[in-house]
Amino acid sequence: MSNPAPSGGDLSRLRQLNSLAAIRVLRGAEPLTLSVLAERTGLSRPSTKDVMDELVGLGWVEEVAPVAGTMGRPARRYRFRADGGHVVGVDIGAHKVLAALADLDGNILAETRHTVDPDTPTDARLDAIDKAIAGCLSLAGLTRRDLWAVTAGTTGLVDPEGRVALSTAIRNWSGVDLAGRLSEMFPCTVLVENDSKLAALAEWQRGVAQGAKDVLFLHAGRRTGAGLIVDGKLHRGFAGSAGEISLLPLSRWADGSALLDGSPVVPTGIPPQDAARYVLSAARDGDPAAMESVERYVEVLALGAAMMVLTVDPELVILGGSFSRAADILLPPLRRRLAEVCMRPPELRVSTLGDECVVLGGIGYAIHHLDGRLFGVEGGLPTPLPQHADAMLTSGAPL
Amino acid sequence: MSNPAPSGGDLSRLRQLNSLAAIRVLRGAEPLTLSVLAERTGLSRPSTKDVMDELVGLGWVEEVAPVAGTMGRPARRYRFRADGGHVVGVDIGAHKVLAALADLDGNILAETRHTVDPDTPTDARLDAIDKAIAGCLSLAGLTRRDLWAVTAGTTGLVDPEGRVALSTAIRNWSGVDLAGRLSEMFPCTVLVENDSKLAALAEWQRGVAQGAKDVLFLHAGRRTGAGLIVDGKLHRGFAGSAGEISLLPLSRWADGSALLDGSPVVPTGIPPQDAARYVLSAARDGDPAAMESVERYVEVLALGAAMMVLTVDPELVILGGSFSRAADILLPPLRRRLAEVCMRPPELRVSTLGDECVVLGGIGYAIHHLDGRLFGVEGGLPTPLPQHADAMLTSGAPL
DNA sequence: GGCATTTACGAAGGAGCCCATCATTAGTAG
DNA sequence: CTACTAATGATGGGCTCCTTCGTAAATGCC
Repeated sequence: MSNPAPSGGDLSRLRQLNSLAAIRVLRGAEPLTLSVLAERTGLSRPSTKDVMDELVGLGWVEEVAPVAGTMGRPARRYRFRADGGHVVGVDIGAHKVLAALADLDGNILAETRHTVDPDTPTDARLDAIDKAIAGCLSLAGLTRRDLWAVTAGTTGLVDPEGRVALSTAIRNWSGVDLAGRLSEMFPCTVLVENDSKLAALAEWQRGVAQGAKDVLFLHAGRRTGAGLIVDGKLHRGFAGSAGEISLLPLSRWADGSALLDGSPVVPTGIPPQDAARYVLSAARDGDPAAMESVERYVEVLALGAAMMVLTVDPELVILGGSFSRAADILLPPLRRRLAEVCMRPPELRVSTLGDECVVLGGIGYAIHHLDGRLFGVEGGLPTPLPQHADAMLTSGAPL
Repeated sequence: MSNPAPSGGDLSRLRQLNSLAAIRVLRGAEPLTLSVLAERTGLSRPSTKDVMDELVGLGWVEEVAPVAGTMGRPARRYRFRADGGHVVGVDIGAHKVLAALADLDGNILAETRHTVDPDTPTDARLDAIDKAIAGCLSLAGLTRRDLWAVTAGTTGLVDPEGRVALSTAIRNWSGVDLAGRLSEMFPCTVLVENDSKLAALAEWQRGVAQGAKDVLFLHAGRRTGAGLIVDGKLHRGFAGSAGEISLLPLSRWADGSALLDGSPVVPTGIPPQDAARYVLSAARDGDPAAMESVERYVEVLALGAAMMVLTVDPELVILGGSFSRAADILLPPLRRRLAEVCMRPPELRVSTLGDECVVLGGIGYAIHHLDGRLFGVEGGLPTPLPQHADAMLTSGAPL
């Protein structure tokens, strides 16, 4: 069925495999001793030492001072050099541009936010992106030559080439070759993805969906969207439009949030971005008309969710987006409606990552992409490792 | 994101990898010479020879007579011993039980069909399954000890433990522990899966969906169902109910076919199993009322398909099931309706495997499952190979 | 039939990677 | 200062792979 294709090969391939296994053990963990490392990789101690020597030489790993106070001879300790490279995640929304810079372990080092509005012209928006990332870099004392990858998450449909195929939330955004424009700005790998998909990824990598095989992420906010993790992988779909239920008029997802912020309960004078919050709050306080609006909104949300849940049968559904702060009143009816149509309804959880979700997902996506080149078994033998390592050691600028 | 986990290890692991690579090259192909084998596996000739010696010793591969008439010294030729083991696929429908026996390459060696009806009691139905498989075995001159795996495909929802969670088409079928009952009958691996899922798998493995990454298979027949291939793998879902759109009343899939065989066009006296065919045929001849019925049916089919297509965004949709014989009149309106809601509509193709679809999928599923144990990188080092090989060599009966 | 050509086989030598073992070293505890 | 502990570093051996070379078994031409 799938093609695992370890494909065998050379002796050096074995070493490569073992090096990668070591990196994988080391990454994201505190510094480890050779003994522990040997145990976790399954290698013998001498071999582990060989591997570490090599990785230290390549710059992937560094030795740290041994810890004192233990019995016996102090053990060497090694750590993954997460600071060997950096990635950026950008969330391009209708009203804001949020950028975050992280090291190769995904630790956030800097974050900046710029305000825009839906009518901001494309060039100005791209400029805001540039400024946001530049801000992160200067906060962290880095230059754009230190970047290994940039992931942009944006509202709207993103095609496989990284162009915005369709965006209703941002004016004139449809058709922008975002990957192309960003590539001109940054001399590194540029990835573009739909924001809900990145949010799903973030929840899966470091949020409430960790460890789940299949996950549906619902973005409930001024837009309604979804992202899917299938079999432990972000599912994009052939045209990158997986989860774009809103294209089906029957789903009423396209203007689903209007049921909230267009509710008759909203008094005049409330700014549109606060309307939904007002209704949700009123519903919580027992206002019957507000409850009615919420009910209708959840019905729409649940219908689309049900379509996707029945299609994919995930074990977990995550409610995210700005409305998820009102999960206490959204979750019960949503759960009820899903239970009506599912043989075994998926567990329902609320996103905890807040509005950093998308940038976190972008960072994770970028790192995963780099990993793919590292851990990739694709070519069989050719070692992707020296590419990075070379760049890291010689110029300091990768790729 | 995913966890490829080759996890490195021993030298023997490398040999194992290379052995598996060799098997993979050999399997399903005509006998190959060492030179070709060496080229395709990427190994040197001497190493390839070593690997082949080992595999011949284990019984996975055998040498065949060299081919004459070529220049130079005749080269040894090796072939995968597909006859080293056998698997069975069974299609358990409401009206029939169809079984097929195949070798490890998936070549069909025998096939038998038994007629049942929806009211056949469970024990009698299981007996029909037993007889169908026994028939295949005796046709091929084998015993059930020669079977390595049996896959049963059945209408209805199949839970992860191989029980029938829900079946509307077969009386008293819900709740039957099919995997358990079959395990009592056959001393080998028993797998149970929904029939539409297996059909999807078959189309992907050897039908019109080969090579596609994501595929939606539509079963259009007396029941309406679906199967999904996601990222080159059969997607089951957490409870095994992926694609069970019919649980959503709005989809109207549960009684979708009634729009055809319950059409007012059908004259009295036509047996129910021929009614749909009559309507489709009448529609082809231009009968306006029949065309109207077909139109309504396609509308329902398309709605469910659209839900799943928008969720998964597959590159390919396959129309299968008995109604697919009338693809000429079903496909155009289906295509039109999908095009209305998709940014980039998936390609639409008609199944070519006919009613053997499910057994073929079952056979493929069984072989894949065995492969998983063979090629599986799961444990890291422990070699699954000797298990089979031992059994093969000593008793002739595996597992 | 004999000889050149072609193609594959098999053996030998060498390199890389991993492992087990053991003496040695650098700490802590008393 | 000595005993104990735990990790280090070096040695030797085994396995798998590779390259190279002489040999073997066919065909095709004379």
